[in-house]
Amino acid sequence: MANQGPDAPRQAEHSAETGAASKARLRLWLRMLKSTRQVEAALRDRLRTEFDTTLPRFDVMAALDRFENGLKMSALSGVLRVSNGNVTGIVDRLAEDGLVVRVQVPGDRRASLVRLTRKGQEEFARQAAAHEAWLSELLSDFTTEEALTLADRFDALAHREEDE
Amino acid sequence: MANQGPDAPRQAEHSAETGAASKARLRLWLRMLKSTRQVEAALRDRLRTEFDTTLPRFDVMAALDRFENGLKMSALSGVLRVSNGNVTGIVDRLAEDGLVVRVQVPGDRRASLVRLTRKGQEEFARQAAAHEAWLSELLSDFTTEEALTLADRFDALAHREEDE
DNA sequence: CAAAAAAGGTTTGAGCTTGAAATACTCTGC
DNA sequence: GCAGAGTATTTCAAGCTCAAACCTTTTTTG
Repeated sequence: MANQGPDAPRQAEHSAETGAASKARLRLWLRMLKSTRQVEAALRDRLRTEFDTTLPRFDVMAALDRFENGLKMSALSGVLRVSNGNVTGIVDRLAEDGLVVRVQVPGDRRASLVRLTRKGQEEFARQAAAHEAWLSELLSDFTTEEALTLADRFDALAHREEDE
Repeated sequence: MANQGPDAPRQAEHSAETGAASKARLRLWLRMLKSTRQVEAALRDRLRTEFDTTLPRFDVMAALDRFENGLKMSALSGVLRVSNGNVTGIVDRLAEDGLVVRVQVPGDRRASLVRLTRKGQEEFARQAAAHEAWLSELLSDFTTEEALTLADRFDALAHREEDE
């Protein structure tokens, strides 16, 4: 893609608006996306072959593992930042496999709490350990310090977008 | 590679078997993923509301825009790094809308080249301009220099994974 | 040359994802 | 009480995604 114009962005350097900055950010975005997708693909593949599960299922279980008291469906979709209806199906399938349960909330017949079962906890523990190891391998280009620095950098970005 | 040994590294403060490094990388991964998804969600939303299209459609058109002579289906899925069958459906829908065409390859009755139509080119040009502007806005936390530095950093990562 | 292997694509089945509409329940104010 | 507003969740249609199975057409090879 890059340099199609023979001498496109010459001229004075008051580029500012559609200029160099936006090209640089576009470039960054494309790399980020590529890297993220590669890591995601690797994780998905290993989850599938070694645990016969999927990334979304893992994500849901990870969220539930952090909240031992369970999460309401809406809270779950909020934490994962996916749509409401989405979570319904994933939880359905996890429940079929006996990894999570829906517990009725006493005072409110609309809501239910989703919680990991014992089996779910044990299964997730195994998956999470493997997941962390895979990731460390996949991101081994980054030293501990660099990883932490970058993590904070992205954190700022994430927070900025968060409240919309 | 990984220092898994029961007593491989330790000593000088980094006892790090499954330790600090992998936690840091896990943290980085979670932030990357969150940021990437937020940007993706924003882009998807705007593509939908302003151009009535989707990110995968945009990606396909972007790939075709870079190769004016067209791409074979297999090359297209290679460039985009998605599965074969996936591209079939997206191209089908783009073709229905008159944005791309499938052209028979002379010497080979199996293959066809996919190409942007005139209309597709024009439509993509509008979308790409908007896309670049949105991105610059979404990533405005990063200066030009920082963006380029990070892009290179991720590039290394991407290339490392590439050949598997 | 014919059988086997490989290459290019599509189809299929299962699951993920979204946004919108539908359902069901709770709460507020009158 | 009860109408309406608001909350919690599910259902639905359309589209994306993958892996695996499946055609068809080339290419290889015995």
